[in-house]
Amino acid sequence: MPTAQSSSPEPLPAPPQLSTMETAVIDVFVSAVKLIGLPKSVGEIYGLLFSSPNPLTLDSLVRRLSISKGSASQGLKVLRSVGAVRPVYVAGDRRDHYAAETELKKLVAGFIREELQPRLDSGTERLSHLNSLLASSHPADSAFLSARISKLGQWHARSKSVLPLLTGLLD
Amino acid sequence: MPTAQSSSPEPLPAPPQLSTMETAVIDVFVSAVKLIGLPKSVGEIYGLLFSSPNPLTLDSLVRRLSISKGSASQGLKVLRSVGAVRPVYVAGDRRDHYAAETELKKLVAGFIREELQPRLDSGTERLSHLNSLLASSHPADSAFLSARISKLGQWHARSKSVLPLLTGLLD
DNA sequence: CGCGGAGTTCAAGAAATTTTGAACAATTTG
DNA sequence: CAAATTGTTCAAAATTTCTTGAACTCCGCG
Repeated sequence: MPTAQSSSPEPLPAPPQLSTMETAVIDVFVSAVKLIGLPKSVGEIYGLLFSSPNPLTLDSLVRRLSISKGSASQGLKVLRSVGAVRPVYVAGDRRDHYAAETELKKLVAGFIREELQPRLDSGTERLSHLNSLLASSHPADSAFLSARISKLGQWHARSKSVLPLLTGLLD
Repeated sequence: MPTAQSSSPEPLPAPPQLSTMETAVIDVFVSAVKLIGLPKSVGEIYGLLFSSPNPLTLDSLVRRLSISKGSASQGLKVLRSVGAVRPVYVAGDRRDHYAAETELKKLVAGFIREELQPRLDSGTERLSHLNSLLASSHPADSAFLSARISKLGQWHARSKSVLPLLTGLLD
C-alpha cells in the first residue's frame, strides 16, 4: 500500500506532493527532454516513473504531476513509441501500469529510430529535389551550386551511416 | 559588382527574391536547425550563406531573407559561436562579410562544444545535488533511489565520454 | 444491452519562444 | 569633431508549441 489515499472529504484533489528527491529527478529529465526537443510533460512523466519503485497508472501520473489526462496520455504515447516506458501487467487491475526503461542504449536507439531516422529519410527526397532543380538553375552559379549540393549529399550519407553506429557506443 | 543595386526611387525595399534553388536549400537548413533546437532564422541565414558563392553582409541577409536586423545579428552570433560561419575580410568595405563553414566535422564539433557540453557540465552539479538529497530521503525508498541515481551517474559519465568521440567519426 | 471506467483525440486557451524595431554603442570618415 | 554607417541589445509583439478539458471510443461487467 503506497500512499494512504483514504476517503478525505476535501473537494480539491489534495496536493499530490512530490518529494524533494522526486522533484529534483524530474527536473533533470525535464531539462534533458527539452534539449532533445520533446515537451516538458514527457520529461515529467519519465522522471516520475524513473523515481518510482513500482509501475504507475496514467491516473497516478495525472494526480501526482498535476497535469491533464490529455498530456499524460500523449506523453505516454511518445515514451512508448521510443521504448522509454514499458507497460507492466498488474493482476486484477484493468488500468495500464507503466515502468521506466532504464537501459540507456535502448532509449537512445528508440529516439534515433523514431525521431531522427524519419527526418534523415525525408532528407533523401529533399536531396533529389535539389538535384532536379540544379538543371534549371542559372548557368553562372551552376558549378558552385552543384558542388554545394554534392556536399550536402555527403553530409547526408555520412549522417545516415554514423547515427546507427552511435547506439553501439553505449553499454 | 554582384547585383545592380542602382538608385531606384521605389519606397519599398523591392522583393529581394530568392531563387527556387536558394529557397529549397534554405528549407533544408531550416528543418535541420529546428531539429537541433535553434531558431528558424539561424537556418535561413546559414542556408543562404551556404548557397552563396560570395560572402554576404548582415545587410544583404536582412534584405534577401526579409528578416529584421536584430534577427540577423543574433542569428550570426549563434552561427559564429558554433563556428558555422566565418568572417571574411573584404578590402575597402567596413562591413563584416560572412561565409558558411562547410566542414561537417567542424560544425558538429562546434555544436557539441557550445550547446551540448555546457549542459552536460551543469549536469555534474545536478548529480551531486541529487546525491546530497539521498541522505534525507525516506529510508524505505532509499535503496531504490540510490540505485536509480547511480544509474543516472552512469548515463552521465557515458555521455561525457561518447559525445567527443562523435566528432572523430566524421570526415 | 446499458452503464461506467480507462484512455485517446483534438480544438481552443495558455505558455514559451522567436522576431521585430527602435534606441543605443562603437567606429569610421569627411 | 560631427555626421553617417554598422552592428548590438532588449522590451514588446508575433508566432509557434504545449497543455487543457470536454467529447468520444472501447471494453468489460452486471
